[in-house]
Parts: sequence; C-alpha cells; structure tokens
Amino acid sequence: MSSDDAPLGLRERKKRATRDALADVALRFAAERGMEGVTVEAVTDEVGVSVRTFFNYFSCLEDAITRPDQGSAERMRQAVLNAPQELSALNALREAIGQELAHIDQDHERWELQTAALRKSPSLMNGFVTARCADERALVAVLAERLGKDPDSDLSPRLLAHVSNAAVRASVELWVASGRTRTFQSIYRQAFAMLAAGLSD
Amino acid sequence: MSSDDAPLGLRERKKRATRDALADVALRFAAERGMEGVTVEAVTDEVGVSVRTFFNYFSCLEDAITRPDQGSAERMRQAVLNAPQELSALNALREAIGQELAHIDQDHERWELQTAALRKSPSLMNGFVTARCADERALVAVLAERLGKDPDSDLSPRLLAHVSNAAVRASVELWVASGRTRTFQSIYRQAFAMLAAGLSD
DNA sequence: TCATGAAGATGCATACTATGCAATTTTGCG
DNA sequence: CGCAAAATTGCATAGTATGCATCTTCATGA
Repeated sequence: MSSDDAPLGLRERKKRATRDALADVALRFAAERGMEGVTVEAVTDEVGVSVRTFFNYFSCLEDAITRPDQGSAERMRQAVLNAPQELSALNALREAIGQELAHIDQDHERWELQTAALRKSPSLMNGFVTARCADERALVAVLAERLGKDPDSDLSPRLLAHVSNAAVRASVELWVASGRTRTFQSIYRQAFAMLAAGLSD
Repeated sequence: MSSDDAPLGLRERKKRATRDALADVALRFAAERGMEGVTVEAVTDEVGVSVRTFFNYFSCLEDAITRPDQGSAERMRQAVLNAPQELSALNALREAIGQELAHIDQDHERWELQTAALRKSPSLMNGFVTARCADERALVAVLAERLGKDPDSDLSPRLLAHVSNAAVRASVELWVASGRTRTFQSIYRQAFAMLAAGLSD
C-alpha cells in the first residue's frame, strides 16, 4: 500500500514527530479555547520548540490546525478516476468523499477535536473541508479528466467540485447545529441525493 | 427608493467619503498589485488619513477590498421572500442573485477592478461572493423562512444557500478562466440550470 | 570511530496587521 | 461664540510572518 515504511532515519522521524506534535497541540488548543485563544507561542511552548520552528513547518496557524491527512489528495484522485463508469460524476464524488470522511472518522479523537474547534470557530470550516476531502483545485482537475472536458471552457467540472464542497459544508454545519441527533453519514448522503434530484423541493 | 438622502450632515458625508475613499483605493491597489502588494499604510497614505483611522472603518484589509454594497443583504432578503410562490426556492435564489449581480455590474469600473483583483488574488473570491450576493448566514435564515423549515433540523435551506454560493463561485471562476468569451450572465444561468436538472451529466 | 557536510533549529531583525487607550481635533447646535 | 459629542490621531502593545546568520544535530563515508 504505502511507498516506504522501513527506511525512515532518525532525522525524518523527528521531523514528523515535531510536525505532528505542533499540529496536535494547535488543534487541541483550538478545540479548547477557539482560534482567538490560541497563539503560535503557546503552541511552541507546549511542544518545546521555538516560534521560528513552527513557521518552518506551517505557513500559518490555521494550516497547522486544519492540516490535511497525508495522501488525502491522491486517494481522492484515485477514487474519482477509478469509480465505475456507470456512476455519474456526482455519484463518483459522493463515494470518494464518503470514503475520505470515513477514513478521517476512524481517528475518533481527532474527529471530536475538529468538530469542537469548528463549533468555537466556524471560520475553520473552509480549511477543514479543503484540507480533508475536497481541495477544489485538485478536484476540478480530476473531474475534468474523468469527464474528458476542458476545465477552462466547460462549466461542469468546476460546478461539480464547488457544489460537492458546498454539500459537505452544509452537512457538517447541520450535523453540528442539530446536536448530532442524526449520523453525519446520513445527512451527507441526503445532501447528495437532493443534489442528484435537482433541488426542487 | 432609498430611505434618507436629504438630511445628511457634513459629519456623515465626510465619514462616507472617507470610507468610500479607503475602499476604493484598497480595491484599486489590489487590482494593480494583488493582495500581497497592498499594505494598510499605502492605502491610508494615498487617502490622507492615519493607519488607525483605517481600522476605525474596517476590521481588516480584506474587508475594505471586498466591502458589500450598502443594502445588498436587505435586497436579497426581499427578493427571495417576495419571489412568486410558484417559483422553486432554487429559482427564486437564481433571480435574486441575478438581480444583485446586475446591480453590481452597473458600476462597470468597479466590476473590472474586482475581477482584476480576483485574477491576481483568488483568495478574495470568498470575500467578494459573501459580500456582494450571498452572505450565507443571512441566506440560510431567509431560505428557511420562505420554505417554512427549521434551519437547524432541516437540510434544505442550508444546502440551497451553500450550493447557490458554489454556483456563483464556479461561474465567476469559469468566466475569468475562459477569458470572458461568454457573458457572465449566460454562464451563471447555465449553472443554475444544471443544478435544477440534477447534475447528472 | 570520527570528521565533515548537509539538514534542521534557533535567535534576531524586520515588516505588517490589529486593538485598546488617551489626547487632540473637528463638527453640530444652542 | 462656546460647549458637547463624535471623529481622528499617536502611542503602546500583542501577534503573525519572513529572511538571514548562526549553531546544533544527523548521516555518511573514509
């Protein structure tokens, strides 16, 4: 499955550990205090590195909080391209994103921290959605590839990418707003069903 | 049409002039140099006020560049609520947003500056779309009102709001990416037609 | 094993955004 | 005019973000 597991030197392991620690602490603090209550200095103090080192790993605080799963973009790409041809692009997207969200959901603690952070700071929504399941630039390109259309002259790939993002956003928001009385998966699937049906209710 | 035109004291006129000047210069600079090339100080120097004054008017630089038309939110609200009942919510939205976009388009110079800024700094898209035609919070509320549904337990208002935003975004992006070979209105209407048809191509 | 070069971490300087507060200036009005 | 309210400003402060020089740590080969 993965490319290289064994040959990881101490250097690389330390780098990953530092990066993970910074992101974990940043997310935890954001979940506890909301974005306004988190500073880079507080995060680096907790981890035990300098502020400057933080910016060697992340270009801004939000990137650390919302950092994407490793390989997420590539998984999405493969899922969309390899989906059965009899599936519409919209349904291929639905399955691809569903897989990706399930993948994230496996790390339950992380998922909880993300939703807690989201509740306290809704502005994180963009970062989370983009980072985890639907980077729009990549999505437009891969949809254009599947559909065999030019993304700069044909509307459909772009519209599909943006609309699927919108569906995820709306689903997460409703899931949180409704106090999680329904499962997220059920809301999310309903959203795509409504899109497929034409939004005419 | 408007509420009060005559009784504007010198004080209020000066305030508006300052605000307009700051926003105009900020947008012009962003169009010329891109966001990274604009500083608050450069804007205030051009206008002839202090940096501190800028932050009395706007909470951040982006707000000055993407500031909403006065009354836009209320126009949207009325347009959605007063649209004929035989129109689906999606079509009511289409007309409301279309009106709003046409309203902006009348100020042709401003429109050009906005698209130029957008080309140089795509991150402005969120601010422009939100500010000009589809503030999502307000839109969810007004859609819930029209549909007679609870926005915290029913998916449709939220999904409609997010999806219409997505349609505007996709339309603007394609319009810019395609070198404006089609009119924006035609792209935008095609987007809503595809949404209504169910995105099944 | 250990010397050396590369990669990473750090401190420091700098630029910019953003906010609170106190002092000053401008405006509106009796 | 002269006062009170409102707007502008300067100053202090906190935080984000980047470049650069220096120092430390790791990896590699002789």
